[in-house]
Amino acid sequence: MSWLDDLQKKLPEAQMHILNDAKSPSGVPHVGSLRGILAHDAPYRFLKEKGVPVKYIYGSDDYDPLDEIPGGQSAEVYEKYLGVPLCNVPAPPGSAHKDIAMHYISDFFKIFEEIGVDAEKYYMRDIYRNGTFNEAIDIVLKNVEKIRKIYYDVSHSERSPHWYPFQAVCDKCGRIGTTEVIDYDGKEVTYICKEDLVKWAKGCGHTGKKSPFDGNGKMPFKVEWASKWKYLGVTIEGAGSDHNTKGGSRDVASAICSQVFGQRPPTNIPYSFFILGGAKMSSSKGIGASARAMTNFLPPEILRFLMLNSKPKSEVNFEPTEKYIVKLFNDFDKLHDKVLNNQELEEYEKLVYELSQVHYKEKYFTVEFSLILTLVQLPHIDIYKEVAKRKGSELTEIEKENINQRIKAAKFWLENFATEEEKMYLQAKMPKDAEEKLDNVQRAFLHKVATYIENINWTEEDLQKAVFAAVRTTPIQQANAFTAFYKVLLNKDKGPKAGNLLAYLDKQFIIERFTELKYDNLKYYIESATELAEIEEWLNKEADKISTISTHKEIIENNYFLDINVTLKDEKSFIKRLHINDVDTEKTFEEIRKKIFTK
RNA sequence: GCGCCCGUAGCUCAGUCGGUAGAGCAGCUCCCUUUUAAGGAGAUGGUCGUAGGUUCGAUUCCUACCGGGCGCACCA
Repeated sequence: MSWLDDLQKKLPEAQMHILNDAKSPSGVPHVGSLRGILAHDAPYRFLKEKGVPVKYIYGSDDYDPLDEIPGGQSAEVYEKYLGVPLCNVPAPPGSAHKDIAMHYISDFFKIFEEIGVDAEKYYMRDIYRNGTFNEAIDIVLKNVEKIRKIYYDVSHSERSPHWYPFQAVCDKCGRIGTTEVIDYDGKEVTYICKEDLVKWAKGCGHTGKKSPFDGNGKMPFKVEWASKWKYLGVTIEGAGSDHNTKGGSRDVASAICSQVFGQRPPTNIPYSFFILGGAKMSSSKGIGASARAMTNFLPPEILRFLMLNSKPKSEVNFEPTEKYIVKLFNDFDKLHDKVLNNQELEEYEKLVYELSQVHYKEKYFTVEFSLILTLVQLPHIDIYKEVAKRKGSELTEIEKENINQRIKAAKFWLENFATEEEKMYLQAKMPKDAEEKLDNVQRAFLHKVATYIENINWTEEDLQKAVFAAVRTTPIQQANAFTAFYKVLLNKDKGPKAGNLLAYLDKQFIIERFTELKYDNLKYYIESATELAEIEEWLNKEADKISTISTHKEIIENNYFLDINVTLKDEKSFIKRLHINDVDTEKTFEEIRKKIFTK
């Protein structure tokens, strides 16, 4: 059982269900609008899948007045348009569109295509102008007392005694936000374009009389909302928590819908906001929180997954941290991999996965986002080749496209959200952390790598081999060796494949960096020595594979060490080290040698 | 003031119509090694915010309270 099943149960009988959502195109749409789009798209797809006749319509509320200077636009240019219907406000210079409403909404509608939302678009300017709302306007004007009472009863908001639920477009100045209707004779309204009706716009003072129909004006938001439900036949419409509060606009519209139009209000889908790093993303705060920025960042199926993986009523608390983003991709990939491997999905997993899909119908291989994030930061790396290697075969076009999207996401994240610490930087100087934390064995290991790579071909493969050879011939734990390796180069404990990393760096630089940290030779020998028993155990285990064994005696400041050099049949060499404290050292050496060679 | 959401393992969270709790990451123990932003195996870890109530049985339903987040109360 999902929230969608619950929703379906609540639906009234209808020949065709119509889902509606709308946006006022008064600025760059903020990312939160995507939640609304998908909160409607989910039931749309769900019902369609179940064979229920259903349509999803999405409106541009472009007959709303401009009520603030759009973010990023010049106040000088737009101040005089405050109060004017958005569809009559000119677009910013350079725009491909005539009016500002189209300017903003057209890119927003493009996003619909990108994230696979199949909604039928409509524009309020058309709805008003073509007379769809004429009947509603007449009813509303005649029921002014009833509506006034609803406003008061539901939201405790008192309208002036002259108030009518309608705003005419002023014949003189073209504003709609500043006019107050004072009379309706059944055919025409009398209005005054007031200077002080609202704080954000100034009317021209004109008094006029005109028909309220065919685009001559609009109903206020809450009344208009109810009219949409009635005259566009809306049966399902959600709303964000800003409208959904008790006594809020949704309640007012519902009351008008049922009491004035005699129609059951649509089934609600209450949804919460999409929050960025703990703060509501607002359109006025600019591009950073825009829907466009988010779609430029996340691949469409990830974005859908992000919005649909939780119930609509719970907030999505998006954080652009590495941990959060990587987990987001991984959570999606987990479902994706289950499908790829023909594993059974839980019912809700299946639902979420299907709702997240955009257009891929066939199976495709994908790689962890964290790997892409690493590879993107290494120049000269053929990411497609690396992915193909992991897949084990050539990449399909879909897979290449998928990787492209992930590369784009990784780059976007690195540019916009990554902290300096999260970025992988080649350290210009020896990191302090390396100086403080690396022990003598680790330092000695780095020196050894330096000698090993001095005279080899500077290729990924040879470098990789050389690093591992150095690991084996230093009595060191492999994990410690690699920690040292990444620490001096990147100031991190882990990193990309050693050979890859070295291959694109300068040899001289590497050698200097690896030999920069000095170490105490005696301490190195002492710290890297192991117990005889341990060595014996190891030799026993590898006995079948051993090709040759030799030993080397080392005396440092009266400390005796025995290096046991073992070469396996596959030509890998290992060095194990023994620290000998016995009184009769020479004798002990001989005994141990005998012991070892007899194996 | 009113409304909604959340409070579950160290961290981030699942737990979708009641049957004494799960995942990922981190930590721990081992294994693997020219696959180190890797893989594999295992153990550990929670009086499910608090207090009541309904029930044979509550993380789940109800009530109150505490703590956190968001929204509304003018306009959309």
